[in-house]
Amino acid sequence: MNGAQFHKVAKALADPRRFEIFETIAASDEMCCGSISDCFPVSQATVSHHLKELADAELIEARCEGQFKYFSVRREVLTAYVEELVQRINAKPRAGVKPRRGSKAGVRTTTHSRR
Amino acid sequence: MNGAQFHKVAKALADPRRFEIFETIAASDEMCCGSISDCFPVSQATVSHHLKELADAELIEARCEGQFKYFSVRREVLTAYVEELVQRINAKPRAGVKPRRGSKAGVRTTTHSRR
DNA sequence: CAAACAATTCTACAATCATCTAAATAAAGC
DNA sequence: GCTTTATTTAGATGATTGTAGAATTGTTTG
Repeated sequence: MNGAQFHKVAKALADPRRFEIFETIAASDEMCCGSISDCFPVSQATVSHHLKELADAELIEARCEGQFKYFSVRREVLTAYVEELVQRINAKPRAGVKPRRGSKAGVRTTTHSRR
Repeated sequence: MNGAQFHKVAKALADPRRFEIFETIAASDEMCCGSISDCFPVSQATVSHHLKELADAELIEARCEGQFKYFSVRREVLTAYVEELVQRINAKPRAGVKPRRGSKAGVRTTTHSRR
């Protein structure tokens, strides 16, 4: 999983409503936009927007069947995200870095400015 | 891990810069605010803000030593988050729900309004 | 074809948030 | 006590984003 996808997933999981939607799809086999929006006090347009974000992060995929679009969870993508997350953080630290014990570390009289 | 904490963690991990900061702390044993802000083109105040978010999510903790504050990763919290995430999503679905095959599912002539 | 239904796109708005500068708080050393 | 350094807080701003309503596209079925 590349860095861009990694951040898309993190972002997609960050909004409470969107995560609820994600959970709801996961609890069922597959669901269409309308039945999802029945579960929440938000408009169908909002649900559609969240579904797009989730699909963009590849956390869900869609199967078209006539006028319906059935969404389902891509569990392997969530698993890949989780594995990368744990690997990036829980990997053994190169211990003993603990800096700033006499290092002037640059003058920095004024604070930064770039964005 | 309760729901509020769960969402705080998800949110804390969602911002790219904040995640980089988190990764940087994880790569070292512990780091103080100043040496972290040396690694990124943002002001120390911004770093302090991100550290507060991470600490609020309990993803990091601080150890005070004189005028310095050393931050370190709470790996067990990240692990708890990951486990809950996987459990909430990857738990076996109660298969066969697939609704909307003739259900009128409420009239909903107008779209929703509550937030 | 026309009407009804499903989903998305467009546009707009309010809220959130990442970021900055400046000021305040706190500790160390002279 | 004063100065220097480390960090946090306060206030402001620009960007992002969650949301709704309207318009649009696409599909099914009288």
